[in-house]
Amino acid sequence: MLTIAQQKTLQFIQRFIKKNGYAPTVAEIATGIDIKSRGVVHRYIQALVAEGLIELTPNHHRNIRLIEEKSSKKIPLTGQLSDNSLFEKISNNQTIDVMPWLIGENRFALKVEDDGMLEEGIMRGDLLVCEPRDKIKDEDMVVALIDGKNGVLKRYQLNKDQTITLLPLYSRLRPTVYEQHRLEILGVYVGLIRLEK
Amino acid sequence: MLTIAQQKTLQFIQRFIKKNGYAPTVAEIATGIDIKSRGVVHRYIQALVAEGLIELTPNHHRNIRLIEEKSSKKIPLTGQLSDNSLFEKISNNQTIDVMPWLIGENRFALKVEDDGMLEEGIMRGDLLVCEPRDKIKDEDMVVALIDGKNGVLKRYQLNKDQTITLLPLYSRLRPTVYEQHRLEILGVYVGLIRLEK
DNA sequence: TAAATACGTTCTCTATTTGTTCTCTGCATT
DNA sequence: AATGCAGAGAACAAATAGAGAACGTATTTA
Repeated sequence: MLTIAQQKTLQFIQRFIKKNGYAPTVAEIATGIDIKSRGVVHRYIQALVAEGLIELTPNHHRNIRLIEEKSSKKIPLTGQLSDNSLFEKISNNQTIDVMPWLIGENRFALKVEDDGMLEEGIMRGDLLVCEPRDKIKDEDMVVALIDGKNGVLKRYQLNKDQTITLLPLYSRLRPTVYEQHRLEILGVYVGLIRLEK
Repeated sequence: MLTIAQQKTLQFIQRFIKKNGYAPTVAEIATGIDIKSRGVVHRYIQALVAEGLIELTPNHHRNIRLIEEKSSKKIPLTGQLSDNSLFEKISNNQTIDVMPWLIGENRFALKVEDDGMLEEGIMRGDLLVCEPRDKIKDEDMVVALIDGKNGVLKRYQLNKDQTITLLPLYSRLRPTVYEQHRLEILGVYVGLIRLEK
């Protein structure tokens, strides 16, 4: 069980490493969490080690390493995706734990609610992790909402006449062409999570 | 574990080689990272050699070579996985580009060569990214080699009598129990890559 | 080909940074 | 009164960063 100061320490370390690519020194942590004594910070670090959240390499500077599995984060679960029924937004602030490599700014997850994409290796119950993006490039895999109703994961392609072709990902299903106004691109596909039942 | 100065040195070397096609001299590195002593640079170079990031050919000028696998976004493709045919090692140093979040120390990829795990959502052609690990925990998803022949992706469980049960990942297939000596755990499952065809 | 220079390498020396350990002081809760 | 947390700050050994000299071998130049 972490104290508040220890949590602040951990968060600072995580942000620092994410930003700089290397770990902070004890002194940097101290100024970062607004404390003057390095000794105090060192105590917090020891607590984090005891909790298994970080590891230290002895006799090195900037020797803190994060234990990834422990500090896994959450992203919001915002909707249910389905090829043949209505897209449904989930509003109850549900979140899911994801592996650290799927974490990213503003990312969210959508739950697949039918087997409509089974041929493409996407099963009912899978969670699609997406990232909202301003400009979609050709060949991007996107989660698109058709007429505000049916959500699908397809490959995006902008045609010369400004219509959009949605291609199936892997299988030999037919591509479909849509007018731009019929589509809402919810986000770019980042990864797939298959939860244990 | 690299210090900041060592990281700067490595980055300079990488950029220099990318730009010029040949390695920098010690003096060029020195001015590049803004220090005056060649001896100091040489220490940093030795550290990079110790980390396996670069190699030196003795008695030559501009004698630094980058070890690619270590410093790029590639991981080696080391084998072909199959449920009903022989496991096959790939030895030709092939590498694959992977998303940054799949990169990790010593990780490697195995190609799935049949549809034996289709029920579990793993298709022929998928690449399984794995990480070798010393101690496997119960419930870990592992790539296991049975009798040195058949490779499978299963969930690991150590029984009280020291046998090992391999559980299917998601579907309702039967679990199988093995004596420890029949199994070789190639690595822990990290992620799945489905390449476009 | 011989001399001059460039280069990698080894060594010593100095200064600063950094992790770590200790002790001491408030302060709140029990 | 006792305990535990938060914090300050001193002290120390080791790690890190850097300068610079010296030397033998490559490479280039005259």
